[in-house]
Amino acid sequence: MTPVASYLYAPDPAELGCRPGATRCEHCDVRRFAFCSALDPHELRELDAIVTQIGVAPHETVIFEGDDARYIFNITGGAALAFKLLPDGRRQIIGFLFPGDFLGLAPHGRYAYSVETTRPSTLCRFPRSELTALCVRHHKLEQRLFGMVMDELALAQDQMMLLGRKHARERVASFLFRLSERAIARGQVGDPVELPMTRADIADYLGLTTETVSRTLTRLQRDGYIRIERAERIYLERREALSDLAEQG
Amino acid sequence: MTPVASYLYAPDPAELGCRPGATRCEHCDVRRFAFCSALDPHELRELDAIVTQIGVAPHETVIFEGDDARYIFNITGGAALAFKLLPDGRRQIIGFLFPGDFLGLAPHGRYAYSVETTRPSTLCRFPRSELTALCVRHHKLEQRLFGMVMDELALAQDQMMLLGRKHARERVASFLFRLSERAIARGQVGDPVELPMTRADIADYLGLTTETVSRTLTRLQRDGYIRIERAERIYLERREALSDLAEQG
DNA sequence: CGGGAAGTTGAAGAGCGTCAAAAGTAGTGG
DNA sequence: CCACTACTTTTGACGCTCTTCAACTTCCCG
Repeated sequence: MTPVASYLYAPDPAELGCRPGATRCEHCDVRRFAFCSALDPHELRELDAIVTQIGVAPHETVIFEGDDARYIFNITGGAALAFKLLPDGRRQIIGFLFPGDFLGLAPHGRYAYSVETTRPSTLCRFPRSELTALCVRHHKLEQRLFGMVMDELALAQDQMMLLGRKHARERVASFLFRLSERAIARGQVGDPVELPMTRADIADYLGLTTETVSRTLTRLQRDGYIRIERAERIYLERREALSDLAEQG
Repeated sequence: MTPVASYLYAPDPAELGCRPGATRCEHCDVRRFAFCSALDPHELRELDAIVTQIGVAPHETVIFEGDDARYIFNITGGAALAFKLLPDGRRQIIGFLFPGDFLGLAPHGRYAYSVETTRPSTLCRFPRSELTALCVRHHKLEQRLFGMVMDELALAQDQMMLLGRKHARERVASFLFRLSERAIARGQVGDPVELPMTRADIADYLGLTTETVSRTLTRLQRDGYIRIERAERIYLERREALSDLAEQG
């Protein structure tokens, strides 16, 4: 299994919120959020030399669980999700990916999960072997990647707490709050939270069903925590209260 | 919060299954399973220079979530568990720790979880700053740690699937099977699986209650998958069938 | 042998899932 | 511009898995 046709898709730069001419790492909008920020401007040329920029249409699969992990990717625009499947089709979403996030780092040379876009997206693709070589030459780069993997591990552990011990209300509240925090960290607005994924995606991330996610959101709105403008745009009316709800009852 | 008295506990070497005189890394029983194996025998002396060996009584807390992460530990004997708490006391166990596993690697300088022993244990304690310095001198060591963190991340993602999408039977089957596989990887027997933790611990790991864990084990025994000799010793009568159950229905 | 913790089993109940249908939204083409 | 279609979201009724509460049993360790 290999993604093919999608790579030929040329996204409209405007819809990605990306500057068209930014093919050089030096001028990249999301560099400061990605591992690339570990390198000096002149070291960036070595990244430039091994990167391929790719446009991917929505709902296309970028990497397949179990495949040989030849590439590592950086998301520069759009949104994606990482997931694993059980043989009978049950799906668990491991995480949502936004500009600045990387994907494809795999133990033992095989992708541990699949990744598909939820929006038109742009990605930087690095051959794994060449990025590894770059890590050896530039220790800062490896340290940065190490740090990002540790952060991801900490997030995964928070998610275990959510999945194992939180109620539906707490899960949805946590989800909205974290999404807002991440948007702020990327320099975007945190109050109307944008949800670039379906209710089914949220459900498969939170260990619930679409119906429960929808009902819980409705209830949170009725109780004054949030206001749902459209399905994919939600205002956090009582940010602090929502955060409390997320961490307790 | 700092662990104190427990550090003074001197475990009987026999009960730990550890050779008494093995204070030198060179002669360590579990080195091949731990990150220490990344170093050559003569480089090991640098580890020797910064390590402190510690004995910990059962049910003592080794590190506290939120504390300043001054140390990194290696378990050399016994067993422990890592957990996080919600304000109201709900507990999620992040993982069980066995000889060869390390703990205390923390993003942003603070422990992301607490760790307590479930059996009399021995640990190697390394000052974080000195281990970091050693990583810079010996790149292999950092690579090994990086690899172990990536493995841990992959395990965490498997656990998300378990917590978010598997039924009680599948969770318990997965748990027993993985525990058996880990024992084999450590060079121990995989068939009578030893469970050095309580039913409550298992429940808090699998996102269930003690009652459900107990009932599910009883049912697995009734259906011929396992045989419970004592609460903490279980035979996997139909290993393959149990593995299938773990990954599907 | 005795007391306390851990484990097992039973009965009843709650939270979330399942099934079903209606309402909303987006994309397409006349 | 609007109708048509397909998908997503929302809402309702009902059922099931797992939890809760409680009693009993087993296992240790002094």
